[in-house]
Amino acid sequence: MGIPRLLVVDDDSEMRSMMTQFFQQNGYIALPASSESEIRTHLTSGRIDLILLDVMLGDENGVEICARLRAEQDVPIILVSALSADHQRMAGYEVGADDYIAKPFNPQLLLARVRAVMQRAQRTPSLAYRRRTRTFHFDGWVFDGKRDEVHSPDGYLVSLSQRETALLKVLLANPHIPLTRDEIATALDVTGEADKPEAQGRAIDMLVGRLRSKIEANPKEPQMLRTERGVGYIFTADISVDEDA
Amino acid sequence: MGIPRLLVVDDDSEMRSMMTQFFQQNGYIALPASSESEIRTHLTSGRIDLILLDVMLGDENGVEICARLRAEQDVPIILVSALSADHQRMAGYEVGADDYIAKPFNPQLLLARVRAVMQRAQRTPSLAYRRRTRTFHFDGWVFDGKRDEVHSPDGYLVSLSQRETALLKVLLANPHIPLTRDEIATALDVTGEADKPEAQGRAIDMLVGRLRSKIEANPKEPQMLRTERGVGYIFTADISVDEDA
DNA sequence: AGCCCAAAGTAACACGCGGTAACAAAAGCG
DNA sequence: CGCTTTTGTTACCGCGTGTTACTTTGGGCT
Repeated sequence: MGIPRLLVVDDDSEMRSMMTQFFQQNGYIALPASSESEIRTHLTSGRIDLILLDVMLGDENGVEICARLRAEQDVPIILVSALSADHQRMAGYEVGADDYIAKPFNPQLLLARVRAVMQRAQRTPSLAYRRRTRTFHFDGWVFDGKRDEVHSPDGYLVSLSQRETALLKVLLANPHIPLTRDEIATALDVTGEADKPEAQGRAIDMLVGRLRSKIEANPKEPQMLRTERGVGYIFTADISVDEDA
Repeated sequence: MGIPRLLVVDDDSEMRSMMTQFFQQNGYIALPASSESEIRTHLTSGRIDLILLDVMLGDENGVEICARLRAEQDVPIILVSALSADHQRMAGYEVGADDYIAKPFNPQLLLARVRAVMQRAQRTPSLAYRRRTRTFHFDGWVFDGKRDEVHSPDGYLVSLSQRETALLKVLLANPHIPLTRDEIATALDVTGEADKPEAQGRAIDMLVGRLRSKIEANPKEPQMLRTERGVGYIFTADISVDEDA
């Protein structure tokens, strides 16, 4: 596939050049754009592997642009927003963005996200936002994805709550990537697996703890669902995925 | 089939004429309408191939109109809404719309959607089509649709009440789609299977519980008629339909 | 080393949703 | 008209989930 080609869309020219430079230093080809028409020009004139799309684009709206693009094309899109806790975040996912990141962001985290989204897009070329049910295998565990339960390595059936299932899906979708609490909360709200409007406080910690108590052999010393102090949580395991139709 | 005939329903007269003109320029016959009664007049007085239905219709609600129409007719419906990320999006699908598009929309995209929906309607029977068919098979059960009874997988005859029958029909017409209580209530009131004016309180929960006790092997752990916490109910089963003339 | 403090674990509680039993009202039916 | 059947309402309870508060952990100080 060659060198990945990114399209960086932002109306602030300083931000735009900063980001393109950053990505080029990290081995990507990064092209700048500032409007929907420019995006379309790039899409028709050359290959684009991923679009980083700012939500606030002056008079244009990134979320709506994302929706339009997605209705026509299958190109992966990551929405970028300065508004951290706004409701457009949800709209972004509904509208088909593959991921969502808030400004200001940790550069390394952004890189990880870009890598993750592109890998995912390669594995499953279908529309990213369609709810896919797949079967995951990790460290001897088997997770159906359609049911709120996991099969343990020693053959027992462990039932999960809806929210625990949702969390597990988020983790399996982002293996080896540190996820902040905000990101987890956002993903949970958005995937439709859960319905709480705004996750606050220590809800995520509790959720993690409860999931650990179910799927970690020794919850006190978690092997898969580890915590990254000061950052969030990271899921480390050998994961394989069955696509079931 | 001749020239496709569309019905454009919107309460904003400017929007209405803009859309009808647009479609007529693109080779369609487009008729304007602004209320449920006007829709019905058109449906009875002449062929309509597709309805473009605005969600916000002043005091009327496009989603509910869609539900009512769908309970009676098989005409393809595309819901149009100005609210981009609202929850009615889901409600629209649940209620049986063939597609959903947000205002403001790309005209070319709208045309593409219209074409796609009409092709699909020609190829595959829509949800509403199922509603009119006679005999359903699901997970070994057989439901005649004309009678208030179901044949269990092991050959017993289980009799249902009118309301339970109505609920089962609604569920079978919307498999694998979460239905809110409101939507179920609306559908029950509307389909003529029942005639209660306003469903309130926990009537739907009771109804679901009673149906479960009759058709679920283990009502405590329902396999088919599952609940989606905070949302409503969802029917999951492999359903096939016999159509007896 | 020991100390300090912020971050994470977690027990206990609170709260809301959904299941359901029991009752009440309404509709059939003789 | 009473009796049965269906349908809706109320009340109670359990469970899932978020919050609070306390405890534990760990990393950076002197």
